[in-house]
Amino acid sequence: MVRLKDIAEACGVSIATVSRALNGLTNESRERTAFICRTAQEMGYYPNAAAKTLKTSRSSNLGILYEDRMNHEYFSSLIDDLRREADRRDYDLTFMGRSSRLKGSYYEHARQRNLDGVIVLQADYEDPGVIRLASGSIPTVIIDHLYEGCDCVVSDNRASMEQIVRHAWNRGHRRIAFIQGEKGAVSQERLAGFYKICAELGIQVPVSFVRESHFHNPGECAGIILDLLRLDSKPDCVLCPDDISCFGALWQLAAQGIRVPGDISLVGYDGIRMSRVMHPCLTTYRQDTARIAEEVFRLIVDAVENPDTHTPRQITVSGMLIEGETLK
Amino acid sequence: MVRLKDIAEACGVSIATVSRALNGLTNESRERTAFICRTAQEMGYYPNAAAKTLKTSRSSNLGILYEDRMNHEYFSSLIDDLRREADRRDYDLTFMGRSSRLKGSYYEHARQRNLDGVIVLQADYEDPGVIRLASGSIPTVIIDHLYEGCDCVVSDNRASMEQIVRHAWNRGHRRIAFIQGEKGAVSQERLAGFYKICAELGIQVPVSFVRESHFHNPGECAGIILDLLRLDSKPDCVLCPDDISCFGALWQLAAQGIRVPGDISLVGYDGIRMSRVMHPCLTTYRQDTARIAEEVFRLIVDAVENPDTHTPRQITVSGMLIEGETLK
DNA sequence: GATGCGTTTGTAAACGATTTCATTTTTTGC
DNA sequence: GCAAAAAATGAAATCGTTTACAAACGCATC
Repeated sequence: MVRLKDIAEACGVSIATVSRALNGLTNESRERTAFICRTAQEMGYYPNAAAKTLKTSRSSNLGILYEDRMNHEYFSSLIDDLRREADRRDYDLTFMGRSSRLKGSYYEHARQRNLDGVIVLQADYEDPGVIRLASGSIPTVIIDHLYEGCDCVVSDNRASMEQIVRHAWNRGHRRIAFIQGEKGAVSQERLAGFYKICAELGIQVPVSFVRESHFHNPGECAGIILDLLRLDSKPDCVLCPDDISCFGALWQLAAQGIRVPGDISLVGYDGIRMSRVMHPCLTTYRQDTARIAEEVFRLIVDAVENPDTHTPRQITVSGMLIEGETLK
Repeated sequence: MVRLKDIAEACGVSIATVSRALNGLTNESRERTAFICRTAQEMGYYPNAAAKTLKTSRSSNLGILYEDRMNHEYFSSLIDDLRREADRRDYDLTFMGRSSRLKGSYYEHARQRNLDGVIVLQADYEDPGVIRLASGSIPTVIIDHLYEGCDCVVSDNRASMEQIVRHAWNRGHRRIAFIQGEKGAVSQERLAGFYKICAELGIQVPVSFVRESHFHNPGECAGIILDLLRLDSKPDCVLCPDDISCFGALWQLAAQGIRVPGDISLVGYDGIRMSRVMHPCLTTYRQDTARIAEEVFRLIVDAVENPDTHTPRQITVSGMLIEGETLK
């Protein structure tokens, strides 16, 4: 492996000079600098990241905290987009979480690896380890959850419900049911948005029309749909917590001979790729993962590069309604 | 941040002693060793990975080479399972690929980061950078592609076709068409397996029954299905390259009023979660990503820990047929 | 009590980069 | 052509570990 020292010898200069030349810390126009760079190139030099990190305590490496299985296209899309951003800005991405040994010690893990920052994609937000991370001295950006005093990027759950309900209303729906995912910041926001727009439009929402399921649990959502259809006054449109749940509902309804959207309309959430390929394809709401990733990096890079002037911000990214065939 | 030096001072011993005590390189029963470990724990010591790596040139960090978007559940499942294995064995996982700056320089990237090894999930296998990786001195395991002299883990594409065709045959199908994905080792193996079992069972395969599409391209697959149905003698069963393509076909057929499996049977490949939730749910073949991840780590850990005695191996992992509702 | 052996400990040199500070070289102004 | 200012360079310290080697120690044996 080629070291700085080897290049120094080859060029007949000192190690310090080579280091400066390669890092552009001296007058670029000097022909000697150009010569050193060329020689380094020819010798196939790549700086040793460990040595660099040891000296500078910067690693150009960010952690991704993600505890669950990646059982959802929303997350894999997000990771793809984060990867693209990381690449553009010369950062590497390392997985954290799912770790028995370091469970709860995310902060220490990050310190140990000299991570420049951590992106929290999904985690147990009550976990002391996560809280320590969010309030500690390592640049951290939380996605889809709000922490006081920490950089956060969230999708606009509240406004999305407004778009969805308004669309259903335009199509003549007046009896709209809402199945939320498990309790948490996301569900809470969406529910608030749902109530708000219903109130605005003068849509009455019986208590029995708001139900609780879990995200990405098609079976549970399907069961709830059947429940809803047993009510004396049935809904004519049901908003599902996500596309996967919506698929479960579709499947169940098809099995019962109930037509969508003939007998009842359904709306998903997320706009995963699959939802475009199906028949009927879903009316749903797509999260803008590319924008989310962009904002995450804007924040984290600023926090890493300007630790003194950086102040935590909370950024909201909105998505868009996709018209499909499950809402008449 | 706590360093070895701090612990040494706190315990009144030398740095070397602390290092040895923490690494268990001395008689464990010594009470002093226990004392040092306890003190380190209390002081919240975590070793600095960069320093350790610099000295030992081992990083406990593996690269994942993956160029595409993670637009497929097969890959995200695989990554999940790799993550679980990595965790069990105290390795971290870092993304490589999708990188403009290092495009084609995977080997150098790995060297630069002192990666202990690289797992190639998916890549342009003709890329000189990938070839250099596979034939270079860094432990490398390739998934789903065979390289001479390199550790490889592949799913049993050939035998899977045997299971699928035999199943279709048992259900009375005699006119089976096969749509393959883009050319490459995987498609080649599957095609070979398809021809072999057809020959064994005495199934005639007209040239027009073997078609070429691309993986995960539902639209293209749908078009091909329509083509097939325009033939004078139509197939009664079509094997799709993957579940996503199969969804596309289903959608197209539904739009044309053709019933599945009433008018024609379809078979997918991969057994993604979604394929279980749909109506009709797919008859498909599930890859055993957990086993694949296990074998990958068995190989790579051996290569990392026993660089001298390790000899490259090629391991085949088989999956299982899942009966659904798209094959009568 | 000296000798020898085996174990435990400390000293110091790496690992490969960055960076401070002093020194040398070059440039500039007169 | 000379002094002063500016720029480029080199020597050496440093980051936090590991580890070869030497020194010190304990203990039994003679």
